[in-house]
Amino acid sequence: MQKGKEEICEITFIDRKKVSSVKKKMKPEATMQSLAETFKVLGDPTRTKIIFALSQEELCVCDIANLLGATKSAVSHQLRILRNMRLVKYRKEGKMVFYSLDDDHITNLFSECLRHVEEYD
Amino acid sequence: MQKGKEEICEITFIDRKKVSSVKKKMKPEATMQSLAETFKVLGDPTRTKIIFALSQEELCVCDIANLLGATKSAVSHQLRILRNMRLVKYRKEGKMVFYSLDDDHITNLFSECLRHVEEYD
DNA sequence: AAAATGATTGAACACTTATTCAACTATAAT
DNA sequence: ATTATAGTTGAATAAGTGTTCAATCATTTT
Repeated sequence: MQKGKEEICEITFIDRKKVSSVKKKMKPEATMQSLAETFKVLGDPTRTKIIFALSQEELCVCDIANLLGATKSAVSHQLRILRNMRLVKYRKEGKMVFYSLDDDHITNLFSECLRHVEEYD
Repeated sequence: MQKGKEEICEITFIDRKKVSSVKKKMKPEATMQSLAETFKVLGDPTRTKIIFALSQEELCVCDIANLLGATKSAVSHQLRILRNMRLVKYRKEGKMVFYSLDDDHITNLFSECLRHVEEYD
């Protein structure tokens, strides 16, 4: 077992040049976390559907719940997450609350991924 | 409480025109699931970093583990998930296994999201 | 053949998370 | 004011997930 290692793991063979080259290109930890978090928020079927629906029309919670076949509560919980991530915004009109997308980037991201998914099988 | 409802939830007020209009535009359930699943796979920091690293260079498991400061085991587990989703491919060379990206779409998706993340705060 | 090593795997564990249920708020209608 | 309803919220529960640890496989080296 050769000497000279770092980090947590018991690594014994590394292409140091390659690794340090890639290491330089790596984004900061915080950026990576944000990146992962953004994908994660989009990575739940209920939220995926909500965002797709809102990309078509401004909708109230009831409409969304009806559209997805989910309870208002479940939808509301998910909307809160999307709100916290600033992916959706809302507008109150009497008793009702209308939601719409707050971020054009997401629409692009979405259609890009949709293209990917629809292409393969 | 007015009559005429469908689905699971106790919905009493819906803009039926809007809802059915959006319903028509909705993608099939399977498509939505794939979409969500794809985002989900990208939505873990370890996998995010692996994919970013592989977008720069072909790397073996040890190199990736060293780069991320994770154990080989943890990396291997995540690589299996990425393999199953056909996001990475591998090449054996002796004892070592070299991984690389298997999908150009993901790179686009990735840089699109990165642009989004780096733009806001 | 035996030892060493890169990599994979399964089980266990701690942690996260999505939905449900019930209670609650706020607005509108009677 | 009372009732009804759109929506939110917190707690509880069940399901899912990432890492670690130990064992194992596969290939190379001695």
